[in-house]
Amino acid sequence: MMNIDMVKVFKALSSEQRLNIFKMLYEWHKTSDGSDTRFFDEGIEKCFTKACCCMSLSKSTISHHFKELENAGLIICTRNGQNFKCKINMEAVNAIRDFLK
Amino acid sequence: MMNIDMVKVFKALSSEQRLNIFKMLYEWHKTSDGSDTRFFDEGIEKCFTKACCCMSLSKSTISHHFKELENAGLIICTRNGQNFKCKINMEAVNAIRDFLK
DNA sequence: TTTACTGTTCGATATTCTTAGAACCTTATA
DNA sequence: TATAAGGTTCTAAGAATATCGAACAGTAAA
Repeated sequence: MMNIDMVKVFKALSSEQRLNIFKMLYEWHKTSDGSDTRFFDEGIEKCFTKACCCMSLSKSTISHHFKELENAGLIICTRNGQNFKCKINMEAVNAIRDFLK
Repeated sequence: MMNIDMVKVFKALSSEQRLNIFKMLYEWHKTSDGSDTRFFDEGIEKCFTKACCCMSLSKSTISHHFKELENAGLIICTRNGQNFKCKINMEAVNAIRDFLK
């Protein structure tokens, strides 16, 4: 259980590009029914590559944006060699929901 | 019914100071039971003055922050002479809730 | 009418953010 | 081993933000 800083969370979502990345991940997260092969305990596979494909930004910029989302606690990324996986951290999502209770 | 831009909304909440202002207003909003004399249809009275009192920022800066929150659609302000009132716009709050459905 | 109170607007400065490209590292493939 | 693929880190430039103080405008009070 990590401690969620709301300023960081909102800041992470306050850029159009990062919001797009988050939305993409969140949609995948929501449509997951547990049987989807894109999903694993550790997260969605190849999301960095996918983000690079559908956004016209350099990979260094996209890497930076993933880190910002990660740093805010909105996503959790795991890196294993060429294996970049990432998943939504529901703790942060719930922190926003609670904030607006 | 206004159209809510999520990037603007998150950007408005992404500054510590603005988030404090919003939290203050939102708490008042939540604790309102309809009989509280601080509340009116048009909003909470004297919130600019109150914000000035409890935040160590210049009034020009605070004015700017209110405008940002207003521009994002998070709050609705009415100005009548010396009467500055302001209230939470639940449309924007619900837009965030829907975003995280 | 003179003075105080409430806010807004303008101009300036310092800081933060977004972004790209180059160099780099690690792992996979030919 | 040489090359490609997937990401990261560093550096630098331009854009956007946050902030203040001063000047201002409208309203209320003395």
